[in-house]
Amino acid sequence: MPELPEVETTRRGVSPHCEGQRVTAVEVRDHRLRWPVPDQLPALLVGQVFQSVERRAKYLLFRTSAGTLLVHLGMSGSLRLVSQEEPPRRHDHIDILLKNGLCLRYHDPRRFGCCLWLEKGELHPLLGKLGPEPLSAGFDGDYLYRCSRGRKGPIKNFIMDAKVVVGVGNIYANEALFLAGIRPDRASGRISRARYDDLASQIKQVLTTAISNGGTTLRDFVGGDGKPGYFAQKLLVYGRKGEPCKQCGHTLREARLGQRSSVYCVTCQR
DNA sequence: CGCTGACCCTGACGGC
DNA sequence: TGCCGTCAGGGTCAGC
Repeated sequence: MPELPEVETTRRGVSPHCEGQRVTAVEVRDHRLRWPVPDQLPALLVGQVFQSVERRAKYLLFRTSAGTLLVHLGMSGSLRLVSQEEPPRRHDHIDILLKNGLCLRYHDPRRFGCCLWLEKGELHPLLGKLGPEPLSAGFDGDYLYRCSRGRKGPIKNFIMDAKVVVGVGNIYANEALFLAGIRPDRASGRISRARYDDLASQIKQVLTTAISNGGTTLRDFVGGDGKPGYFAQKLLVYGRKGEPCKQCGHTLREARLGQRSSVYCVTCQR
């Protein structure tokens, strides 16, 4: 489910209801996530006040004066606010009850996500080796160009590598490469500076658009179904294998790169 | 260090 | 209707 736009949408949705709120209770129904949910989590969290909800890459960071709750939604996770009376459904693994009567509920069928605690001042190894945020000023064509010199792997794997840049998932990697006219299997080390300028701005563009579309669901986030609005967005290549390219009409092809499906147009992407 | 492939887990979907 | 293989938007890790 979540690419960077949905994680950001989630952050914007839950943050106004969490900030300034004291945690009154924590219930962990299933601790078997990507890494086990710490047994001490309830004891550590109860009584703390969420000062802010931040995002780094696809991690959500709930700051308190004692430390930080670090949440990742994995592939199938979601976080939403429900009434404390609402009974949990299957795969609702964690409840964090707040003073305002709401419950922050973590749901994750595949359990690829995680929910961890960081002591104040502790830098988690997961956050240590991350590349720049794609929407930051430090991320641009020049950066990608310099990073890629000497590398032989496909450009698509390169831009999905969190050590290079965070938050570019499979959907938007496909879309950005189409918009920049670059074949996903081209060696990243052999792409020109000018094309990287275009690619960097297309990545920013596609993520920005998706975030603003995801924002349409914010209104009914509380008690809503949490379904991302950007699903409705017209994707140009992702999920369109065998269909005509919207730019030239050529049939879109699929290739597998790094275990993930890549859809592209042989005419528009070189 | 860079790159590849296996793996973590459940659910949805298409073919037979 | 039901069974089975395949695939899914995340990321880590071992091995070469």
